[in-house]
Amino acid sequence: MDARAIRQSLEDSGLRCTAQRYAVMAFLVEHAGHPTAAEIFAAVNRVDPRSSRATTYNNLRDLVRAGLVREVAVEGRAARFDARGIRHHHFVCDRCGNVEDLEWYDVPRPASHSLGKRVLRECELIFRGLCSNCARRRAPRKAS
Amino acid sequence: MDARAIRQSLEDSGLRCTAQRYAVMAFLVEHAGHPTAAEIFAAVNRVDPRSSRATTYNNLRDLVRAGLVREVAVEGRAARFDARGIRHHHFVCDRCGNVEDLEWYDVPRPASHSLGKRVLRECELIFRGLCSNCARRRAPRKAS
DNA sequence: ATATTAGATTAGACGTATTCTAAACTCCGG
DNA sequence: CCGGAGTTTAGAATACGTCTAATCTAATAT
Repeated sequence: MDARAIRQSLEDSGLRCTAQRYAVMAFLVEHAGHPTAAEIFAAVNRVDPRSSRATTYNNLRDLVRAGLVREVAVEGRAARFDARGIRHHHFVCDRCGNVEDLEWYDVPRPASHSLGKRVLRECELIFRGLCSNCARRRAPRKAS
Repeated sequence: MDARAIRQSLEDSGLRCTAQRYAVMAFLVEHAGHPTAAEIFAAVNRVDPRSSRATTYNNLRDLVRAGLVREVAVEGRAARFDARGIRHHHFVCDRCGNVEDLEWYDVPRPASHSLGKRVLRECELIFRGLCSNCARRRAPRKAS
């Protein structure tokens, strides 16, 4: 996804392509490691020190609402974000909290009698366990 | 799950059966509506005003570690808890944040080449959309 | 029964992640 | 150029959860 495509996807979602919003989206497209809001803010702010924390949060919220970005809540830790590129599932490490991508495969939907009158938007499959780093030995509290 | 069974499951997990811990576990067994820690504390404290907030959090952490209770992280909201009774999946409402149970069915595991050296502990299937309450009309911010 | 002690509890301070506020700015159409 | 919707900003405020250090208690050993 190049600069033009990012700009286009923002406009398609009815969002103005401001410098700050573009920076957040571009960072997510380039960094698939599921950064936290704080990490995104730090990176964006390093390049353009005018940008603020609140704006980073605002833009992440807007991008998630627009469906361009996915938010992953992790128990007891800051949320992680990633640009919705290739479809994939998520693996969350019990120990260090890092989120990693796993190959995508189809998920069976629930039976409609089970769903009732609920309106289903998406099925999310999350795997939990130890990432390869933490599995090796009880190593880092926060992997690189 | 009756009083005796609760006491037993705590002891089996190497946890002392204190009044406060028992109360937390018993509340979760009786209230399958995925309460937040704050709701659990309020309920437990109403019955026995000696119990404290810190203890409720401590006990929830212990119960989750022991595998007796499941914690569900919800983006931007307080975590929800439920006693692991009958296996089930979870439906999270985009709008009010409530968590509901859906009938359980088998989830296909990822291919081992995709998993790599990670150690898989569990597969969690989460559905997202609107609960029947919120689907009806853009009604409550927080359902009963 | 009683003593022992690891484990549990407490109130309230603290910390971190996130949202709110209100003023200022920017972009664009009229 | 004017107006207004959408954005940005710094910092205050809030929500949620954790920590501390003193005190207490359940389960075991005596």
